[in-house]
Amino acid sequence: MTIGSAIGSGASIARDPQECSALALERLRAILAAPGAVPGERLPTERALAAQLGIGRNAIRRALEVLEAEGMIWRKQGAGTFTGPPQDAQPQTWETISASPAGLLSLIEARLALEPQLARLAAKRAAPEIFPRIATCIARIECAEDVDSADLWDSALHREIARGAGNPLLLDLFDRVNAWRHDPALRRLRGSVRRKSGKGHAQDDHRRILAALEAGDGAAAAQAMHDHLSALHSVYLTYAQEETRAHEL
Amino acid sequence: MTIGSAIGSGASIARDPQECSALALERLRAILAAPGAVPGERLPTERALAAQLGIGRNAIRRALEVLEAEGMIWRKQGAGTFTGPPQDAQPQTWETISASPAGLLSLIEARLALEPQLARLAAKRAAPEIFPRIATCIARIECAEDVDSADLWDSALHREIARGAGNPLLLDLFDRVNAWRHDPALRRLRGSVRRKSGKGHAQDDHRRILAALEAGDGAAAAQAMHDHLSALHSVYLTYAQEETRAHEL
DNA sequence: ACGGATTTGTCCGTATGTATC
DNA sequence: TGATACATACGGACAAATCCG
Repeated sequence: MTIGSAIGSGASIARDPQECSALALERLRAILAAPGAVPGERLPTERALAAQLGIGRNAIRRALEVLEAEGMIWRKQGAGTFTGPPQDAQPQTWETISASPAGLLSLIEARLALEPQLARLAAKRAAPEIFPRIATCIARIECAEDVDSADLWDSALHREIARGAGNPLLLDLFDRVNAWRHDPALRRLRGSVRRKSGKGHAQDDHRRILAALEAGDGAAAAQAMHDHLSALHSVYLTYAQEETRAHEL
Repeated sequence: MTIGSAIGSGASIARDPQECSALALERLRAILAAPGAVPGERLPTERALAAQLGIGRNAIRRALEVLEAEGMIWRKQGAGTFTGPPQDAQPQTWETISASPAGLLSLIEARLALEPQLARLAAKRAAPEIFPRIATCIARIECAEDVDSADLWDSALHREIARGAGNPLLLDLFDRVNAWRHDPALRRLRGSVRRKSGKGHAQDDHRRILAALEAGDGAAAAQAMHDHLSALHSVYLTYAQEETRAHEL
């Protein structure tokens, strides 16, 4: 923009970016994570990969170096590049665990990592017009008769907070977590948890969060959100333990 | 896995359960966020949406109800469903801001929200074999001569921690953030920041994080990661302020 | 100013799949 | 294991409100 920056970042970089071996790394990870990849298999040659991904060979090499350090692959001069060792603990894909109690725990853990931070940011910079919207969500949860509707409004409440954080990237992360949350298999699991352990007082938690947001108290909002999700976490944890015990019989 | 879970998740799911209005909400959000959507425009009728999305009208209606409460749309009996009011503050898309200092700040803020939590979890449950791998990353950053390589190893270090958290969902979130981080436009911006403000002592931070992880001290790991990213944050913040001041001249 | 057509709002019957006995 | 009861989704029918000719 300014003259200084125009000089600084000169016309040199503007070329087709391709500059980053990070892209190569990302693509290679995708290849390794693909279901078709058996451990021990030989990858294409570096030159073939470079051609296939449309990336320079030294970018490929840098990325392979990282993957080797991670233990995802090993290379031998003259022989080739190989996957393995036998994928440590088979990097569980989401579809694998979504239907199990472990999936439930992973999800709530992810929310526990993310949402208190969102609440903290929202308390600091949210526009006041979100407060009545959140209140509406609480009210709708209250008077919802079917579970689907209640879940939808709960989800809307949490998203309103995420939006209030004012960071489009974080909102995108939240939406991703939220999409997992609505995975059909997980919904069923949550249903059976709900059946066995009653509703809990999530609504009190919601009101506490709203109060903290209105007060603009970031720490309190984060804490309230943490407590809210933590309660869910413990419910799911005891459920998961019961399940595994039942399986051990 | 076990017999119990096989019974639980039976062969029944294969049908199209269509149970969730959450799916409808997701799709409708996508429609509303699409670039072609001008504020005030009329959406298709509920029945048309139901047919288009392959979801029951009831589910559509529930989703529309949420969107109406959010202020994204408004409905009038007999008239139809309309977008607007004029999109409050035009929900900035990532492409819009990625090339600006604001994008840099959003990114570091997202990392600041996520990565300390990852470090905390990793300290508690990471397998010890990640420690030498992290040490390798630190060493490679040390002796990297070009920026691309250093960035790659830095990214690998942070990813190793994310992987150590042992939650596939959180790892996915991290990878998403990491992909943003390697956005070409952002890389250019970071380059000019680096040029103006020197390297900083990121390596000391890295070693502090590693020490906390090895000690299994979750709080310390989170704090160290927070400090590490916070330092970056302040660097970018002053840069962003300088930029805007330069623009004001 | 009137009336037909269209759209949201509301309700109910049916079918399906889940969980319990 | 088989049968019953329950919850939920879907689709159609009708009412109310609006738009347009």
